[in-house]
Amino acid sequence: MKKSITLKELAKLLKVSVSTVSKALNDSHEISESTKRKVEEAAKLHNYKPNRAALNLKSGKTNTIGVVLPSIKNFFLARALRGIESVIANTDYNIIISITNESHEKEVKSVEALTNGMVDGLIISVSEETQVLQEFSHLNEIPDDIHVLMFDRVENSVQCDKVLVDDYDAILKAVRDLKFKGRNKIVLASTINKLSVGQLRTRGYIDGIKDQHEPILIEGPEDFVEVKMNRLLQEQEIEAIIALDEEASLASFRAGKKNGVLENGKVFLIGYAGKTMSEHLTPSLTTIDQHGKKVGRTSAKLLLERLKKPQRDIQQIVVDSTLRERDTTLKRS
Amino acid sequence: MKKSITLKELAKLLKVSVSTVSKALNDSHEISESTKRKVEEAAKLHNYKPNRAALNLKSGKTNTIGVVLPSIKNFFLARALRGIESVIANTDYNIIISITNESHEKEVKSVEALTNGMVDGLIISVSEETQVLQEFSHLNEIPDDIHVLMFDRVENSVQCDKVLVDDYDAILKAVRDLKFKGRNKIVLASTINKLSVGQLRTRGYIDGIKDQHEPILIEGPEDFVEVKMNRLLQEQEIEAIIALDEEASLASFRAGKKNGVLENGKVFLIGYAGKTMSEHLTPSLTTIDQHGKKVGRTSAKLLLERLKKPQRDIQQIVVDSTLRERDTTLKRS
DNA sequence: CTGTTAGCGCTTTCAA
DNA sequence: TTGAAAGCGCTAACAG
Repeated sequence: MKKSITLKELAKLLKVSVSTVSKALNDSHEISESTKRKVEEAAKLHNYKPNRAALNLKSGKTNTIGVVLPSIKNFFLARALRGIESVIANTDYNIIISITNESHEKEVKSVEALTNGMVDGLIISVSEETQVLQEFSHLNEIPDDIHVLMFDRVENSVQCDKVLVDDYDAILKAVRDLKFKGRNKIVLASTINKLSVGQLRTRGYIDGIKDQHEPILIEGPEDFVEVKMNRLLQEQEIEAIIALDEEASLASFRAGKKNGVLENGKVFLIGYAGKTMSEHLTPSLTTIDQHGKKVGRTSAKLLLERLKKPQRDIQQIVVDSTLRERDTTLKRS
Repeated sequence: MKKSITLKELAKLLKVSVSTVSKALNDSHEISESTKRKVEEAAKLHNYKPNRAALNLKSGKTNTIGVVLPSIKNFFLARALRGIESVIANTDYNIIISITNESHEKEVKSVEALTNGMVDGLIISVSEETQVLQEFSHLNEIPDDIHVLMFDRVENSVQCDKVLVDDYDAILKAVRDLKFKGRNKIVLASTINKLSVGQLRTRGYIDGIKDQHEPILIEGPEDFVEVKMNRLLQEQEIEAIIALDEEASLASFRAGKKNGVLENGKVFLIGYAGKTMSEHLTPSLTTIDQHGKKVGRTSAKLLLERLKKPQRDIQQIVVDSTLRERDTTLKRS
């Protein structure tokens, strides 16, 4: 690995002034072709790379967008990240990612680190802990000139652009779909009952089911959901399960298989999970596809637009999810 | 969101000099307690946050470690990332992540962006394209004072610390294990034949199998592996499959199920896949666990040590993988 | 066409 | 105990 070299050193080597070198490298019209060539050669030879910190300090811009995510195990967030990247890749912005692992403290640290001159804009989906604590001051303290966009797990009290998923409607539609298929006794499983999105989905279920029966909710950690679901399937004549996240989906799936009610279509199951996982389960899992990539792309585009036009009105975009029918909602003989 | 404020402005407000404010905020002994208090109050009130770019420029350090990964869909890399984070989280370093999506161009861009004054150190696993092109100049051009650590997909010609997985040995052991179980005719499936790690694993297979029969290799994209494997299972009496990556594992799994040879144990299958996926397949998949998290932790620790002692000799650490026996290597009636 | 200079926000001698 | 000034690497008026 070579040694890094500064403009000043380069200038000394070439026996010209720093500004000449700077201008030459920036292809300024006020520099002769011959010096430009000389400077460029020397720069290449010595592997000159402008110092980012200096550039940032000078310009007040960083040309970097920060992305703060609670997790990348979550397939939806992973896809959203790809969507964001695919858009940013076509710009001259860099992207830096920070994962909070659902920790509020890590989120605060990340946001502070990023917004103190590391990024021009921030795309964030908050951590579970942040939503539980309802503690958003770290977002409200972000300086004006750094633009923030929240997606998926958003918070109304924070004034910024937002990209959401139609959580309430998606589950409402799922319930209706099940009812249409003659499944009236439906149980809900969730490990994300502390998340805004989980609560919206649950509300969709409650509203959708209210004409049939009292809501049957199994909410808690994955193990808990599995145990409870197992018991429920033994004790009651459940006709369908809606699971609100991958963990609840898999827990429900295991419980269903254990009771042999999934293979024969006695109990239908609609869950949330990635494509690969859903298709490799036996029977394959019907899911609600939230179009993570589209959510990511939309978020990135929206932030980019705001970066261009800081004065624009705050926007909010909802991305619709769609039902992907697979074997767990298929009537068998 | 508030307005950001600089040291200078704060000084003006307090009618003291910039240096006094700076010292007070850094808790210097040469400032009186009373001014310290006043300054700190004002700083809090106006939500003062030191400008990172200025700090970096001044100190020549960034307190940030860059992590460049080819993908996060890959469960091993995702786990490695968590390992890295878990170590860095306990230091005062920040971490910024860049995903290259297996593209050489993106990798070059990322590395350049990061190493031009954004980070003090870099942890990288190179992209597939980079390994195919054998193009590593972007790594060799990184300035001396930025320390690099390669993990998993490493390149000998780059002088830096390295953390590897025992790819060759792991497969060699897997072959032996299968032979011990009486499975002699073994086929190898891989979608990563262009990666160094894939080639090492393949060599382990070839060396392990050489006393039994000519190697039977199915190498190519996921679809191709599935089709070929399907045909092979119909035409020959295969006793076991070793799949070198998640895609090949799933393709082999599908082909095996289609031929009904996995459920009855007629064909054994050892693959690479995450825990959740492996356990939810039916039958569940025996895998080689590469201990991604440990790889990540080891990498981060090693880099941190080098950051402390830049002069230390270059190190190379190998993390052993272990076989996780599940149903696809279980003898049935 | 080239050079001098000031300044981005901050820390840190050195002087007062 | 406080302040003035230099300088980190770079750009961009402004002079020459």
